[in-house]
Amino acid sequence: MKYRFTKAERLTLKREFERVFQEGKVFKDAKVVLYVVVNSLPHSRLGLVVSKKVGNAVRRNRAKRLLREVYRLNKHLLAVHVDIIAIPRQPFSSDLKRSDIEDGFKKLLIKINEVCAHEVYHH
RNA sequence: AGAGUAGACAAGGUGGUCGCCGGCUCUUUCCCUUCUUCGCGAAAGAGCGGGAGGAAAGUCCGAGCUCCACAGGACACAGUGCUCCGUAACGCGGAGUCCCGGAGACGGGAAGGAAAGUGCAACAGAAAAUAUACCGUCCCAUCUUUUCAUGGGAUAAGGGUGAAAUGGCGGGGUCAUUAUUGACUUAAUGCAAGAGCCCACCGCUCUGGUGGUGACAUCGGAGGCAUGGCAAACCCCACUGGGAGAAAGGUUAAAUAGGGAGGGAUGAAGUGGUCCGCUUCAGUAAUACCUCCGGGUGAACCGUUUGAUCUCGUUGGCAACAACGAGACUAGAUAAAUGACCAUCCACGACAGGACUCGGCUUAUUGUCUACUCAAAAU
RNA sequence: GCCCCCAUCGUCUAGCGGCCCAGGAUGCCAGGUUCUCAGCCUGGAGACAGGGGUUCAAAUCCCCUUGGGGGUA
Repeated sequence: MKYRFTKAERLTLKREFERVFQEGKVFKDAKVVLYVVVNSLPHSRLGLVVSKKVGNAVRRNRAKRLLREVYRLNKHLLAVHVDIIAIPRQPFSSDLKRSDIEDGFKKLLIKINEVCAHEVYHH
């Protein structure tokens, strides 16, 4: 089932987060910032960082759930296996719906394909 | 109807598709084992049933639990402060007392002590706690007389302020002048309308009775006002409080190479206000030992969800609550789970997300219902 | 999660419960000086985070919120 999102597909350890921040490339649009680095696993992984400036606990949970859902439904677009950290930008209203961020997220994934495929070829 | 007061309850529902977390059962694969089974563990799949709150919040109190003595003594420090109950405990709750606010339903109160001591009170005012000085007024003396000045004495009706001026309020009554009388009597008139004097009442102090477990209430008697205010100023009295907090603490794994500083016959740590005491470790003179700094590892599991638990009933109690009986198991994550999309109904969905667990308080906030109150204004 | 601290003009700060409708510096505005600017001189505006309570009187004392900041294996 390609729409699943299990524990193995998440970034958990502190050192994994640090590796992505130090070595990753930055992709961003108006709603979200992505740090991306190629990994050597048979799948991609997602980590989430939500600042307290986004809002209270309910708003932060809402942001994480939306980003997780968008990733789950669109990760099949990725042609390479990468580690991604997604950070919602500050004006992240709790009234946002999935469709408001999904289009931009898809475009970012396609851009990742272009850049990272080039990188893999060079290696 | 409107305005208001108190209390209770609920916290979107239903269906579909995709997904998340953990529990139980089953299947497959791997690991373990000489092999099979059993057992332990890991991954994947299927089925069944479960999955945030009334405040989960603020972290303001009180406890459980864990480690350090089963938390001990003294001082210090901090907190609480009407009464009686309730409770594991509380600064919480219930029922009352008194005071304050409101028209009322009702609401609020850190509500002990100022006759142990210290301190404070700006401005104004003669004076702010000491009771008289000061100013004013009157009399006398000194100066040739008056004014002025100085000294002495008297003052029974003066001193505008201020948050507060020696308890409050009312009545009597005096004081001056004139007349009268044996007289300190009597009368009239006057205004600054009279006190620190007398009387009555209230308050206060002391005291006795009655009611109440008690705070207190109430009915008397005596005194003749002594004891002004502020203790959310220091303080006194009574009571309470040892410290640290789940990043507590425990087990396993990994890493234990070398560097710097200090220490003494008793030392160091626990102990984080100080001292004593207690416990643990090391221990008789040095390439050792102990402590600190710095460096390394910082992963997994337990703690972690059955508890002062919840629901119903009976009994006791005004109530908070307690006792007994029956039944139920009701989140357990660890970068952190409840979501997304579609349809539909309605009141069109506010505040808001567990992180060891409870009992409260406070704050944010939507709607419904019940009971009660109503002065003024409006219909 | 837990434990602490702070809040005064735009900014940095003073401030014994009463001399405080809060002082100073810097910045801002206006005027003067200068041919002009800078500098200098004079004047002005501008704040006790919010809400309750204690007190005759609160920036100050007490309580509750709000908003910042820091520490913690």
